[in-house]
Formats: sequence, structure tokens, C-alpha cells
Amino acid sequence: MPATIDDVASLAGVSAATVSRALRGLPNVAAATREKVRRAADLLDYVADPAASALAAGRTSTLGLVVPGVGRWSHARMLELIQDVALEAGYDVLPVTVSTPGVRDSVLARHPFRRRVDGLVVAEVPFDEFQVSRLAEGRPLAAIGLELDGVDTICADEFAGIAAATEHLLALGHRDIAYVGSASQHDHLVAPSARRAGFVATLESAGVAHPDHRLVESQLSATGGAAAMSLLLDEPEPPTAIIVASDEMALGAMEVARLRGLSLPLDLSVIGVDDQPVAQFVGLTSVRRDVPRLAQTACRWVLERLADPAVAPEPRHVVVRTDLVKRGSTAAVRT
Amino acid sequence: MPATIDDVASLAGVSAATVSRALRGLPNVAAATREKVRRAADLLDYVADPAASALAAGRTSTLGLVVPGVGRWSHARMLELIQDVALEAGYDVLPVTVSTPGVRDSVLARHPFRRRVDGLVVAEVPFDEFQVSRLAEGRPLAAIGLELDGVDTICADEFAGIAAATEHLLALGHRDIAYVGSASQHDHLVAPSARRAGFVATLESAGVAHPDHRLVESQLSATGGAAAMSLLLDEPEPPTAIIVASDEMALGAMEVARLRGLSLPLDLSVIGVDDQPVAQFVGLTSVRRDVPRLAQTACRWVLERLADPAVAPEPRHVVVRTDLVKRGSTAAVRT
DNA sequence: CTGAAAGCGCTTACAG
DNA sequence: CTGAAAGCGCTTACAG
Repeated sequence: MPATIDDVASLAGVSAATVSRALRGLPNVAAATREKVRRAADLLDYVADPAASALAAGRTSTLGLVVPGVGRWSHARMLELIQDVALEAGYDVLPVTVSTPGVRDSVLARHPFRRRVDGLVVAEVPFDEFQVSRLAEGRPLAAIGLELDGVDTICADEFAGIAAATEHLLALGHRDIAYVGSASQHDHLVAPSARRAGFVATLESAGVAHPDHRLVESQLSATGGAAAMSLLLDEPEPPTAIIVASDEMALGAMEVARLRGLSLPLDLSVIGVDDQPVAQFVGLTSVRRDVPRLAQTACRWVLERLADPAVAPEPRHVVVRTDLVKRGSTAAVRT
Repeated sequence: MPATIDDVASLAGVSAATVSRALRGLPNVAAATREKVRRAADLLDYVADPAASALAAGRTSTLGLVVPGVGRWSHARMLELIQDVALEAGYDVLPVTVSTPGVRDSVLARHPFRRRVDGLVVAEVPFDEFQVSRLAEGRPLAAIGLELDGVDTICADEFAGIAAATEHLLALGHRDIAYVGSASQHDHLVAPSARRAGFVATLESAGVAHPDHRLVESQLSATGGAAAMSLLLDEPEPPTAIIVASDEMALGAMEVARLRGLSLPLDLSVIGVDDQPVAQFVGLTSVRRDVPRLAQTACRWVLERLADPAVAPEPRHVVVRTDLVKRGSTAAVRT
């Protein structure tokens, strides 16, 4: 049986209240007392029971996190980054993965965070204002990649990123460009619509056509990229360049293109999104998103509001710049 | 403020004890009473406070999970699968990602599961018996991909999988084969050593050489595969076939090979591990691991022991078969 | 089948 | 700076 606060108290010769104060670093504890308590706690390998603390204090010291599966590099990274920031601040993180709209609804119905977390971060999962407030139940919440009025939001400048990618291809002489976006369109999800809009707007202002069959939707995975590429290559006249919504997709797409006998980047230019480590290795041109910035900011905002409920009375909305990293996967169009 | 058990009790006109019993489906509650209580709870949107339950019952209804980061498809899948099984049984999952030996040691020091979980699953994170028992502190634990005496373990037959892959290449006439394994070698981690052994043993029994420079180690990611491939292709006489330890690695490796002007599979045969969805799409020959079986079994074992501490007094050790799925990325050696 | 009461292990005003 | 005491919201023997 693990030691309790009373064990520590009697070993240190003080009251349980003093142990509690000393160990949590509260003020108004004599330095000598604190030292004595610390030694006793160490000796007994004491850690406060989180359930008892939560019940007594009315705080769980846990953060909820909603992510759309962790199959994608950027979401796996977000999970790790948020866990790091939270742990640093003495918070656990309770992640829930929401892979489909069905799961999302069952999550909403099951209240997985009810009384379980003090605040939460929602990362790129399609929720509207109402659903998000149902999840939060009055607790601090920050959203990544969502457009929501009442809560803190941070997202990458997806429009500018894809616009830059499109311009890059135009500058290389491409006039038949395809865009493969995420299949999970949603009013409040920033990426899918902003990217698409960045693509379309750039082509339009250059006077270049963007027929519907050049706008494809697929899963944000290598498999999804491979599937979309197959589709595009099945057409009588395939595009000369393609922008896909993640680097994973790009890898899958490039592999299929090469399987089909295309020589890259001569026959086809490819651009991904995220600029995850592999992009540099395989020379993939990619729209870099500052994933650490997105994840850490969202997490810190929640911690801030937890520490001081009066901070930033108005919801914060930040857009983080994206950068096009040009590499060898894009080249001048074949003439 | 969310409703408490007393709110439900007074609304239903019964005692808190009866509410507790009725809602948890315990026997010895009149059907009519149970119905009445359920309606009251629904009306008040009541969910029992997990902290209070945990404190009173001495159980947290939470499972701990240790995974080595979630950047890899198989680990992300395991997280999802285990979450599903656990939720089904009324348990939450508290995952901790351990990406480096440094993090592993700090996890051991910080007791992240102390009083926080009822049992735990450890998936492919290098722990020895002593460390695992320190984590478990007497609670049920199951390990995936680890060779440990005192606890339930389940792993894929990595030796047979890589042996089959190697035989396949030999049958295709390859005599210069490279193997790229995981950089995280560890006495108790099954995959790295079993795979390597399967590779070496198969070549030896066929009388084929396996010089040291054909045994490479790298990260289990597309980046790691790309890096290893670069290394191998820098040699004066590159191998004609390569087995890499994950499908992600294979994608990275193939991309680099093609970038360098090789034509696949004519100039180079490639085999991955896992057979994740993308493998089928890009025609990658891969050693299929039954990830759902691994994850679900481990999770169920823990739940079983939680339900009945007397079950299976002896630790269980199961090895799950692997299957080589042959596709177009492997072909006869060029003559 | 149901209820009253104790207790789980903490934290937090309140006194001193 | 420290302690005694109440209380957080449940569950669980124990009685009936």
C-alpha cells in the first residue's frame, strides 16, 4: 500500500495540512519545516492521490485533448508537444481520438471529460460552437485549426500557404494543376476550405482554369494520396503538377506516379503540406506549418486561463504564418 | 454546477446508496426503482464524479498505456484499438508516450501512473522486468512486443516474418540483400533482435553472405528509411534487395532510390513490415503483423485480471503469426 | 430490496 | 507559521 499524507505527517511530526502545503510549494511554510516534510515524503515514496486531491480541491490537474486520430504526423506531434507543455505545468493529458463523425457524436454524448479535466484543447476536429461549448461545459478551451467565435483559436495561414504553392507552380510554367484536399470538409475546420480557396483564388487571379475534376478530395494519409493520384492518372490528360494536403499524401502519391512510369519531377511536380522531417530527405517541396507553435500556444492559453480566469477576457484568435519550402519535387513544366 | 448523486437521489425519492447501485447495474435493485433512478439521472444529465468514485471504491477505472511515440502507424493504431476496447469496458485510457531512453527514465522517476490507473499496457517500449514491475506496482500489466518473464506478453512472430521475407528474396535470385532494422536495440524488445536474427539465420542456412555493412540501423520512420537508403546507395556496389523494419521506412527508402535514378523493382526489391493500408496501394511487399490482435489481446488480458484476480495464475506468453504479403515491389534479380 | 453511516485521502477556510 | 475540523462526492459493508 502506498503511503498516505498521514504517514508523511506523523513521520515528519507535523499535521497533514502542513504536509499538503509544504509539498505543493505554498507560501507560509517555514523553510525548515518544508525540508523536513520533503525528506519524509521522499523516504516513504509519497505521491498525493490524484483522486483525493481532485475531490478536495475541485480541480483535476488534467487537460482534455481531442485529436482526429494520430495517424498523421502533425497530429501525433501535437499530442507529444501538448503532453510536454502540460506535464511541465503539473497537468496530465487525457486524449480522445475522434476518427469519424460517428465517433465525434458518440464522444459528445458520452461526456468523456465531464468532471475529469480542468480545461481542454481541440485540434482539427470538426466541431461547431455549440458542440464545443457542450464539451467545455464552461471550462477554458482552445482550438487548433478551427474557426470559432467564442473560444481561443489558433491556426496556420492555410490560404497563404497553398496560394504560395500555387504561385510557385505557375511561375514554373504549370497551367494544369490539381489540388487534393481533405475529405473532411466542415464549416468550422479551417484547413480544407482555406486551402482550397487559396488554390482557386490564385489560379483565378492568374487567369488559369481550375476545372472541377482537378479538385479532388481524399484521406490525409499515404493511402489517400496514392488513391487520389491513381484517379488523376487514370484521366486521359493528367495534370502536370499536383498539390496535396499533407506530406504523407505526397509520399503515397509520388510512389504511385513513379509506379505508373512517370519520372519526377520532369513529368509531374508535387507539393505537400507540413514539411515534416521526411520532406527534406526526399526533396519534397512543402508548405511548412509551425506545428510546435500551434500546439504549444493552444496548450499555454488553456493553462493561462486556468491560472488566472481574468486573463484575456476577449477570445484570442491567432493565425500563424506558413512558409513554402522549395525543393526538388517541383520543376519547370515540360515543354 | 453538475448534479450530484444526492440531487438524483432526492429527485428519485431514494437514497444515494440506491442511486449508486441502480446506475452501476448492481443486482438487488428492484426493476421499478432502477427505472425511476435512471430517469432522474437522465433528467439531471448526471454522471458520477470519477474522482469521488475512485476515492471511495479504490479503483480509478482507468488504464495506463505506454507507447513509443505515435509517429508510427502501428503505434497509432494500437492506441486507437486499446482505447476502443477499454472504453467498451468502461475504462479510460491514460497514454504516455516515451520517445527516448531519457523520457523513459523520467517516466519511471515521475510515477505517472501512481494511484491513477488500475492496470496498464506497455507497447514496444524498452523496459526490463524490474522497470516494468516498478511501473505496475502490483497492478495487472500486459506487454506488447516485449520478452518479460513475470507478466503477460504478446508479440508478433518477427523472426518468422523476416525469415519469410528473406526467403522470398532468395527465391527471386537475390544474393546481396540489406536489412535496415530499428535503432532502438534492447534486450527485452522482441522486434529488433528477432528480425535481425531471422534475416541472418535465413541467409546462413542458404549459404549466403551477410556482411556487416548490409545490416543497418535507423529510425522507424520515412525519414529513417530515406536516410538508410541514402547510405546504402552511397556504397560502390549497392544491394539488389532491401528489407526495412516498417512500411513508413519503405516509402522513404523507395522515394530516395527512385530519386537516385533506380527503377523499382527492376534495380532494387523492397520489403516493409506491418502491411499498413498504404502498402496495398503502392504494391509494397510487406510482412503483415496482426496489430488489432496484439493490441486487443493485451488490453483484454488486463481487463480480465482486473475483473478476476485469480484468472491465469501463470503469466501468459503468446506469439502471433506473421504473413508475408507479396506484391510488386519485389521482383527477380536483374541478371 | 433499501437506507444510514462511515470512510476513501486529500484541501481549505478558520483560528490561533 | 501551523493545526483541528469540515467537507469534496462517491461506495460499501452493515442492518433491517
